[in-house]
Amino acid sequence: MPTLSEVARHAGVTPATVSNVLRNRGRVGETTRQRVLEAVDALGYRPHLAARALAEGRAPTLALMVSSIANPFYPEFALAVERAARASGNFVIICNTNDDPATGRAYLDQIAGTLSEGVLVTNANLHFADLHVTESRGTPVVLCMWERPNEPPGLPCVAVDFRLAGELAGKHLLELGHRRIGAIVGSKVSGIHATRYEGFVDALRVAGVRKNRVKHAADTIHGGYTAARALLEADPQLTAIFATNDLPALGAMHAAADLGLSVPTDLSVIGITDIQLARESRPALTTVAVPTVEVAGLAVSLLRELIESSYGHARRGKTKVPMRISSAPKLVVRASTDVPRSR
Amino acid sequence: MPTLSEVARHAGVTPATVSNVLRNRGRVGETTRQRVLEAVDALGYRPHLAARALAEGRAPTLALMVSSIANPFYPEFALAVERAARASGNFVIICNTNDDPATGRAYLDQIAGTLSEGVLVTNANLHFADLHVTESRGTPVVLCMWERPNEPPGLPCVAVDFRLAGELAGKHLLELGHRRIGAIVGSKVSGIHATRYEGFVDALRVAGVRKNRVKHAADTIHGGYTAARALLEADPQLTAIFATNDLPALGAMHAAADLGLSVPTDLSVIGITDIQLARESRPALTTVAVPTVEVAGLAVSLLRELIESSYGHARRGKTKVPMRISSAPKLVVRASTDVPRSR
DNA sequence: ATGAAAGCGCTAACAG
DNA sequence: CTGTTAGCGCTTTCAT
Repeated sequence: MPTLSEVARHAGVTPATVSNVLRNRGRVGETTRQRVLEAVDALGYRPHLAARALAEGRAPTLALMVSSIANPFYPEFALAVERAARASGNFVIICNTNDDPATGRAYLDQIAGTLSEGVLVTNANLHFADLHVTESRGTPVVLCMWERPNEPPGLPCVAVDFRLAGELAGKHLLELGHRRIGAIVGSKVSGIHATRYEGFVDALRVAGVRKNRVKHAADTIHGGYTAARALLEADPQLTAIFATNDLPALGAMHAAADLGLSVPTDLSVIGITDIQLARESRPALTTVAVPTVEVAGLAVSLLRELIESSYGHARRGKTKVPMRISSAPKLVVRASTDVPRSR
Repeated sequence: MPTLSEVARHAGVTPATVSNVLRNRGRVGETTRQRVLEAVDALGYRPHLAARALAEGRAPTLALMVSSIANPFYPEFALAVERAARASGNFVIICNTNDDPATGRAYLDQIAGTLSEGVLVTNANLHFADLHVTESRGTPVVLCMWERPNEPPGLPCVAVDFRLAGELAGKHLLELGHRRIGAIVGSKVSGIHATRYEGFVDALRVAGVRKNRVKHAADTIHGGYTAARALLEADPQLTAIFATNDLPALGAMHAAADLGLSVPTDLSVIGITDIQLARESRPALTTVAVPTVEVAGLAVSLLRELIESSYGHARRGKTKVPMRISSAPKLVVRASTDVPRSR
């Protein structure tokens, strides 16, 4: 691969001039400018990103921490992140923590500040302490989907009002006339879906519906399947099921099918997020959509701001921890919910 | 972030010595060794990956080109690639080409050799010419899922016998007694699924089944849905549908449902690949499994070999283009296929 | 066994 | 406008 100095030699100038031309740093004569440009593509020169980053004192990528890219929500988010990152000149490295804090820490230790100039964190089951460490070493961190806008996490974040999401789901079911509703709380491990469930419960309370059955489950189709079966067996009178995420909601639909219940006639099902599969399931899943693309954009731009303001240092001056709030989740009515069948 | 020389100063030695300690390059006294190690964790030193790569004359990551990480097969593959890459000391950058050759080229131009020391290519709709360019510039490229072991692509690759996959699918349907079978060929754009279809047709021919209906479609659930409807409307007597990929097969199941046909009683459906969704659909999809994890491992190790042998140069010496062959695809019978209902 | 020095490819003052 | 110089953080001969 040709280097800057080779190009310089070829054009009969110095490396500095070539660099100036390439970065449009003005102060370059038009004729040399041309000569340099010719040399550049005569040799097929391409800047060495790692070298450039080193010279500029920054790292060449952004890191995206996810628990597992195989969980269908993350690819969609990752795609949005990659687009936003690329628009601002960064490449992104995907770090699968596999829900293991130690793996997450290993990633952070290795790449934060050396390969990545910033870290984006989704629900990857990381210890906050580890995140604070990398932040204190000067690499900005932003949490991508903080669930409680009213309780800042002490780390820069973009917040999504997930309590509202739960509430909207609950209201939708109530408005259809459901009174006997089961709930599946996904994310058994992290407990992070609690807020969504609270919103749902609030909606019921306001409507004067006292009690509902809850079941915790893994945040997977299978987890939802198992939980839904348990729920339905414990109370065959249930007319609707709310799940804190689309995957378990999809599982609930499968469970219904296996129990001979048809959705939405015999059972309504609603989820949260609006992943692609929600649109593609049969029947299509009613859900509360989270603005994924917007969140990714906000996260990347917040991260870039922190990087450019060398947040790590500013932080010591007691700067407030920044938080961006995404637009509100929105109900998307599809085919999995309907009025309860009178029985 | 502390640097090597700071550690050196702290330990009262020179950077060279620290480097030697860290890389176990022998020739270091035990006492200094200890002192260095202490300094390292007193300061919390971590090597600067970009700087190290630069000094070593290599790039710090591997690039994985995919058309879109949102297509459910890729995340699974990406996860496997990441694991293999990490095991051999690399991080991976995901490059979504969005099926646009220009985007792919832009990625290759920017990162090949400067940020990535090797490139892994899935069906990302890249021009081979572009790949040859990056290869000729010294960055090894390997194709991850070459479909025709007997027709080497002129680029290093790991091949999967997809013709056989199609054949196995066809045979399975035939053995169940199906004679009137529709086929959906996904990947309309790249035409890359032709081989799979050929295998299927071969199986029919051998069995003396002359004709079958084919429909081309996008490699998506929706594409399969549309194609299946068209197929079923054109020939309501069809008792089975073969799709060249799981996603369209899943779509075919939806189509069947919407037409009031139950799977597998009224219609059998089979796909190829065995993505996670195939296990999670209702009914679970019968499919021909491709050894994804194995392929990812082979691809990464082949790529590493090429990198270490500086393949780019060797190549000029007319070296044979290497190809690895994965183990054979295997039929996985689930619930979407059965004997045809006599009607 | 350790140190000195050069250099990876690039950028960024500062001179001229 | 262009060149000179230094240096990013690390590795790697080559001396000592």
